[in-house]
Amino acid sequence: MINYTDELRKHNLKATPQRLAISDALYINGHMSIEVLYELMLKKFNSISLATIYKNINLMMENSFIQEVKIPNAKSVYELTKTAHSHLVCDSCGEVEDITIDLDAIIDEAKQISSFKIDKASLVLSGVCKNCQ
Amino acid sequence: MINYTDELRKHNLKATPQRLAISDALYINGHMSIEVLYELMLKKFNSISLATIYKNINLMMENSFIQEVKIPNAKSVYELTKTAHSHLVCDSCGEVEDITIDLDAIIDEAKQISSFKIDKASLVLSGVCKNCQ
DNA sequence: TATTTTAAAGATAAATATTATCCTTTGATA
DNA sequence: TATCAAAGGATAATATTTATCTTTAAAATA
Ligand SMILES: [Mn+2]
Ligand SMILES: [Mn+2]
Ligand SMILES: [Zn+2]
Ligand SMILES: [Zn+2]
Repeated sequence: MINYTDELRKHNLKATPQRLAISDALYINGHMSIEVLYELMLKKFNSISLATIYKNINLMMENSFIQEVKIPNAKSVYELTKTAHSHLVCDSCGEVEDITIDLDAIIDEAKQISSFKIDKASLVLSGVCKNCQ
Repeated sequence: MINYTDELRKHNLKATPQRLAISDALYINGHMSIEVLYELMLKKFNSISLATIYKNINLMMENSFIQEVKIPNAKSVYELTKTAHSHLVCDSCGEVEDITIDLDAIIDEAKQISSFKIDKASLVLSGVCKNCQ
């Protein structure tokens, strides 16, 4: 169990017990939706407000402490910010897994065939996970 | 202006004036959000219900007549289903543009380094469009 | 073409999801 | 320890999406 006090402060976020618990939950579970996170936090803080979850998720995103991952045909999930990576999603069970693939070639190609100045690539691969096959 | 009557029927959708107008709007504008589509449809049908927009978007998605495109930090947009392609999004003006890039190599790599059975890839590239540079 | 059937439209209520507000509590700093 | 800005909790307000019910109309068919 990592102590996220310093990490939160680096992102200009006060290290409250609620935020430490959210950080910890994301560290342990990897990717979580708002509702799942809320349910989990309720077990730790029996009177935590859903508004606290939303306010923190929004603030943490603004400060780049966490990131949103938008998934086809499913609710968004959130994760602690880490080095750029892509995602694998299981259409059967909804499991979201990290995968690191070098997208530089793709980005270069896109730069050549378009007139955009490109600086970010978001890739989500869908399929069936090991467990559901 | 294309007549989408047959195309709608192929997807088991009755060709109502509202649906023809939605199809036409998507054909002309490429990618549209729910609210923008609703505003536009109101000009054509001054009493169209927002529920009609939602019901049609949902039904058209179920029948694969249209597709949803989830965009980082923005609302989803919808487009007529066409051959698989990726998207470019302008962080400045929100413009969404199609771009065709071969993702087979990426998908193959993902198959090798993961245990997923992968069948779909969704790529969104973010940056600044020509106009906003 | 007239009739019948069934799905879709419109109006609107209901349900969900998200944000704002207000007051109390607390983390950070000195 | 005292101060203060920020965060939490409770809850109201908005926003978004879906459900329900009645009317209308598209499509099938006689
Ligand atoms: Mn991830
Ligand atoms: Mn497109
Ligand atoms: Zn699975
Ligand atoms: Zn632009």
